[in-house]
Amino acid sequence: MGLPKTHRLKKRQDYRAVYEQGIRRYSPHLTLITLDRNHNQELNDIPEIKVGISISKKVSKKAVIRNRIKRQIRSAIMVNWQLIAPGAQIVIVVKPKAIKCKYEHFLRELEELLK
RNA sequence: AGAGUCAGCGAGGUGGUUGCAGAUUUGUCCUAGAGGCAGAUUUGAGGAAAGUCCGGACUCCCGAAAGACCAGACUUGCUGGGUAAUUCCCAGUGCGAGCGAUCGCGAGGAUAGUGCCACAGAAAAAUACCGCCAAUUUAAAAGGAUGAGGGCGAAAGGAUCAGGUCGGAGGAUAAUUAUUUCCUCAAUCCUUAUCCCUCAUAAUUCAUCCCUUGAUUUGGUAAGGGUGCAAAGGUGCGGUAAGAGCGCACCAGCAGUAUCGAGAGGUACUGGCUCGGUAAACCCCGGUCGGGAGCAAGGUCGGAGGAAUUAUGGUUGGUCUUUUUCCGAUUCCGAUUUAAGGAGAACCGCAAGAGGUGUUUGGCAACAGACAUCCUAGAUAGAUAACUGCCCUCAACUCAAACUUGUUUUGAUGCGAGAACAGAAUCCGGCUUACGUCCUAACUCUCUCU
Repeated sequence: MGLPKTHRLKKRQDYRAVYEQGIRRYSPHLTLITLDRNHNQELNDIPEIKVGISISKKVSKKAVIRNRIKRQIRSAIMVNWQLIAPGAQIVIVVKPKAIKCKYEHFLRELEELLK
């Protein structure tokens, strides 16, 4: 299950904003950073949920493995989509230990983090 | 049949559902856009996409006006060919490895010159330390050589071997001595062409032949001397006082001539005999060369800020001159224009190319030409995945059988597995490295049969 482009965090500024102002929550293999934006009720302007995944070369030097972990996390997010607050901007940082994790691990940890 | 060598192809196939990205297209929405939403069709990783080690295309900047010479830089360096180009490829040469198919090689010059060669060794590019030989002087008398026999408590070589205590021999130290402390040596067997068998020893000899031996000085010699990467061609025979390419044969090397070849080189003959290594030391010869940065190149659009204009833009904008108004000046906001350009990684560059496939011509080949045909990823926090039907395969797993009881062979089936290395980032050509398995073609060696 993939994540459409409109729900992806793309720009460098957005990442910086989330890193500087977001709330951090930790699990053994992941770090979740959330930023709730104040949306204007009068204009009825609810921004999209945006999710970004950060995985460094420290996790693995091989691009195949990094891409696979990204896909698994994206899929896990789509499963837990209802738990995310509307308009939130989320960055998920993958820790180096996560190289041994399977899909079920990510699913469980994300469920815990998003509660 | 077995064991190998080498080249090439592929990286399970074909459908379905869901999802992601691109392209085309339809509908719809509005804020009318590089727009959102929904649908349809279609496309979507590799042989190495990797390492970024080379070579180019392409783009911009600097320089120059394209030629010659000098200087400089680089090192691509056996020959010939191929290519856009190369450190690549093909065909050969030489050397090395292999019975062979075949494989490997940074492969110009050390006889252009300069330098360096640690340690060891007598000596590191011509030196005479030892040795050998001749002669001179002097001293000594009985030795030397060969053969037979003997010795293995000495010496050399080899093999094997655990430690402690007492005692022994030699040495050192302190000390008047007694004695103290420390170190070394002595194990067994075998072999010997060396050594030893007159010196009183382990061995307690014999035969034949010769005339010498020590020292000093002078000269000859490059055969021998444990070293070293390397000792001034190698082996053998002759020769000599002793020696020496001094002479001869074969081999290695060098030079010349002839001949074959396009060339690297090959072959034959002749000659004087003959000169280590290092060029990834400087260097010589040959070859190549505008320099630099790299798609985050570069271009387009261009926000903010800047400049200029605005008699009639401002329901009376603010401030100043003026009692107030008008008028004027200045400033702010807005509008218009504009040079430059840095935000926005927006758009282009960016997917038709030194392209692929097939046939054919030339060429041993790399490759080149002609004709036909095909269009085949384009993301940018970066798309390829998940599940599943059928077919195919069976390395591992499971099950069964066989005897040669094994990491064996054969077979079967599947609620099993389909894997290894690994993910495009401007694009090509190479190289290198990683990689489970399968298939095809050619060739070599060994064995068996005809």
